[in-house]
Amino acid sequence: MRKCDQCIVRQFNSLKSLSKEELLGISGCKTSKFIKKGETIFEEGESLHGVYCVKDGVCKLTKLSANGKDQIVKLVVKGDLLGQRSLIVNETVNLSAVALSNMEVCFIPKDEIFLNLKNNSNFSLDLLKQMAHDLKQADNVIVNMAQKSVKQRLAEALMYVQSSFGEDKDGFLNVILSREDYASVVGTATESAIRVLSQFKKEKLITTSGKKIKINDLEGLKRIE
Amino acid sequence: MRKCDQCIVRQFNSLKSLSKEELLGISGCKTSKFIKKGETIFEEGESLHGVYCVKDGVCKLTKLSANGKDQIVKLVVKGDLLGQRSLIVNETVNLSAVALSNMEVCFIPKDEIFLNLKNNSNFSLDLLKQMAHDLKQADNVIVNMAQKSVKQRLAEALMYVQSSFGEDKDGFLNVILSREDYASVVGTATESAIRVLSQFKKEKLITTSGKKIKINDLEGLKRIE
DNA sequence: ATATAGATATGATATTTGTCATGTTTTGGT
DNA sequence: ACCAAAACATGACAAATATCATATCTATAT
Repeated sequence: MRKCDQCIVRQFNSLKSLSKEELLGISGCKTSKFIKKGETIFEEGESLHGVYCVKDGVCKLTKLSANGKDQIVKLVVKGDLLGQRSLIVNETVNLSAVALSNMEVCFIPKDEIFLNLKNNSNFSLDLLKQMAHDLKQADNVIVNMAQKSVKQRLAEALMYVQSSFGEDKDGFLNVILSREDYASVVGTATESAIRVLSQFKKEKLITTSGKKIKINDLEGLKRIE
Repeated sequence: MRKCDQCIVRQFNSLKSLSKEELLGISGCKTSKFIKKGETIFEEGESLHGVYCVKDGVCKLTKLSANGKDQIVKLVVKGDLLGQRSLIVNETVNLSAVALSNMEVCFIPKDEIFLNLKNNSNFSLDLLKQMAHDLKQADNVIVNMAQKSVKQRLAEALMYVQSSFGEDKDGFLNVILSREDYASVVGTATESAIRVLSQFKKEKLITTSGKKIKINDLEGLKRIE
């Protein structure tokens, strides 16, 4: 089992504020877990007994709406923490987490987190900052959902995936989402998402190869009205 | 100038975790401010040098979208803190705050907040909890925006106003929003909001008197598809 | 008390988006 | 390599929502 203080991933989340000793405490009680693409890490309504630190891979956070459709609220990158929100307010989890690729995560038990929260004010300030950042993002998503067209939202979703996860050597987006997933990010019907992507293809804004998507004309996507 | 430790409003926000001494510190440096209905407390992009504690009145938090329309992201009640998010991440403010009624607010300077954040872990844990709660709400709003119809969202907006702000002796909602404001909460055109409200009236779900709205059939509103 | 700007209301119509049907392509398991 | 089972694609149509035009109401300042 690798030690947390040697883990690069830690740089990207609030755990970076912990001291060497505190990290040793976490190393001692964390458990590593491999999750296959498509598997569920936790489900809406479950109670969590700790947080997950994403060491590798990508997952989606979704919520089931009353109409029976899943909405993707956020995509989670390598280095992010999962479940911190519900842990802090001591509630069942509000969103489900489903792996979009094979993942490796570390589970850190609740008590260990709260211990550090009490004793290390830098850690809690950092968590606070992370949460504040997430809240800002969420507010911005609300505005986009409410005010922008499906076409605009889908263009932004593509750009978001590009900037968050990058592209491979051939220029295709590193994270592969199904059309249904794109629809679920944008909040539209799968057929509508497919249609818009087809239109983007016709307009040479993107190229596709199977499920893979390449952005050809970033500026064109930005101009979408 | 009233002392903070005698202020009832404090019970409703994170300031409740502060000690008597810490509250005295705040009393010493806070400034009271009266804001008239329609006035702006702060505007998107401004940098804040403290937080506002809402002692009385109601305001809306809005963000201007690229299409030129304002989106109401949140309504703020008596007892809420304003500007805590931007203060913590040290960014310019992401949303504008505009009074929907005459208001009384207390301004607490940044340094005072950070002092308490450093020294009182209960206070920072409490802020963290508040932020976590706001984030959950925001995520839920995203799902509603993406998955529900204008009719459903407007019905929910009415119920939200009722539960957050209550009703007067005649049963009318205590907070009076214009049709344009309702449209801006729901993320639709003003005419659409008006039409849906008219339909609710025809279906006897609500009654209106000028700008005032009374909910007649809460169950009926819940059933809207 | 009255004028008037702003808010509310409603019709007609255009546009966007959803739904259902159906065919084609891709993917993953043997 | 082959065969389901998904996923993708597209047409036809329906429903929801936006836009534009215009009329009526209402709150507020003089």
